[in-house]
Amino acid sequence: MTQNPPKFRREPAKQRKEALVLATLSLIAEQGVRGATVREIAKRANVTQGLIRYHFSSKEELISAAYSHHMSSMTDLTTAPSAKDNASAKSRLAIFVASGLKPPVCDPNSVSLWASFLNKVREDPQMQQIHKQTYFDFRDRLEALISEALIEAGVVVSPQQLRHYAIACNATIDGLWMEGGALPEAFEPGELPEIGLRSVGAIIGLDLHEAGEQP
Amino acid sequence: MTQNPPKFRREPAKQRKEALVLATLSLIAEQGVRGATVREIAKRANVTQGLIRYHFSSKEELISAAYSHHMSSMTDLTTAPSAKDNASAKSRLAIFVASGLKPPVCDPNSVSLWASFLNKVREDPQMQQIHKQTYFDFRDRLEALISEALIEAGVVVSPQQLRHYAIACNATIDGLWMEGGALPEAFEPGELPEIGLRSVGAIIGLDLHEAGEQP
DNA sequence: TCAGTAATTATTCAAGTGTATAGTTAGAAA
DNA sequence: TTTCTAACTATACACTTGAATAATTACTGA
Repeated sequence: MTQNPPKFRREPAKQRKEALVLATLSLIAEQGVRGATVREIAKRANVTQGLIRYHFSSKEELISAAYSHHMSSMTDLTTAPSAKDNASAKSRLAIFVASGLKPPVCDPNSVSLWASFLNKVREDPQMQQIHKQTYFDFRDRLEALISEALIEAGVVVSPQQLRHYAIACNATIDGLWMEGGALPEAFEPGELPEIGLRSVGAIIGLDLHEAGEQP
Repeated sequence: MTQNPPKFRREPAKQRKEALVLATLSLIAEQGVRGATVREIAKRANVTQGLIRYHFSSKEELISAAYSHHMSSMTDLTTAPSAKDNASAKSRLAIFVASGLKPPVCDPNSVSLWASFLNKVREDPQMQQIHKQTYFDFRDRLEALISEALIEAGVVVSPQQLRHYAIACNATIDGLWMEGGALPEAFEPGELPEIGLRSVGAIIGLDLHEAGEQP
């Protein structure tokens, strides 16, 4: 008696959901939101279309999950390299800034993904929530690094001032990141991290340029 | 013999095209790209759907025209207030920066419109062309103002340095603009122009703060 | 080994989309 | 007035989309 091979494989919900999220992300990155249809996502995940509705109550929910995943991943990729405890605060800040302005964080695919999602933020409250949360999460980490670097340098600033620094530096990084991703050929390699270090340094009054050139 | 009233009015192509573009923009601003269907646009412009295809060879072409219109409009709104010839270069730069960071330029609708379009930039070469053109147009104007302000202050910088300044200041303005539009409740009124002036000033080494408080 | 159930497939539906095309009409020109 | 054409309407087509539903199947655990 030959038992015919299984027609599909059952996966735990958590794993399958993540697989679907990853398929969604790669699809959006390649073809934009427009290309990320339920059918196409299912095909890429080697699954039939009905399964998506089984795991996510609607397509919007899947998109939200993908958005959340992508933003966390970018924040992590920017934060991780600066988490070496032995380095000075200034050097950690410099690494943070530079990491956000070179691949894989600063990259056409990433920016394109982000732009695709930004669209839906206005329509969908859940997306708005994720947007707000990831924005403040990123900015708070940056503010903490700035604060440590200033203390280390013996500079005293008011909380208000610190907040303004964080907003400004965040904007500068975001702006450079976005432009680097949306118009890659307009900048030479290494140019954006360099500009980022100089600008953030100028804004908060510290020279980050020396500290930022890490392998 | 009563002659029944005309069923529609003929407009010159140019006017009708602009009306369609404006209908498209208001629709996208309200409901996002997804809501801007051919039928809905036609309805808003008090026209039947077929007319769109008559004036624009495809929907994409209409979208491109709307994108171009919106970006030019934003650049103009940022540039115009700084064009008073009698003011000093520094003051004109300050006004430029501040104008871009308050309404109507810095505004949820504007940002949302921009984000909607950014999506299509990657897919459509024509959109990419418009993106590139409007980006450089804005940045070049900013670079010119920076250059004049530095010369006025007796500061000499290399072309390379000037280019870096323009990229950095542009990124800072864009970043603040975007965040102010995407998360309006996160900033107090007047906070963004103030942060913008301080940051741009810090980056290029001039004190713009004094010069930027215009009515 | 044999339910039981959660994961998965298979199929259908109703609504909406951009596009095409043929016919109609306003309004200038002769 | 009549003619002519660019602007406009009306209608239908071909296709895609997200969602719903019912039927199957892989795996767990008793």
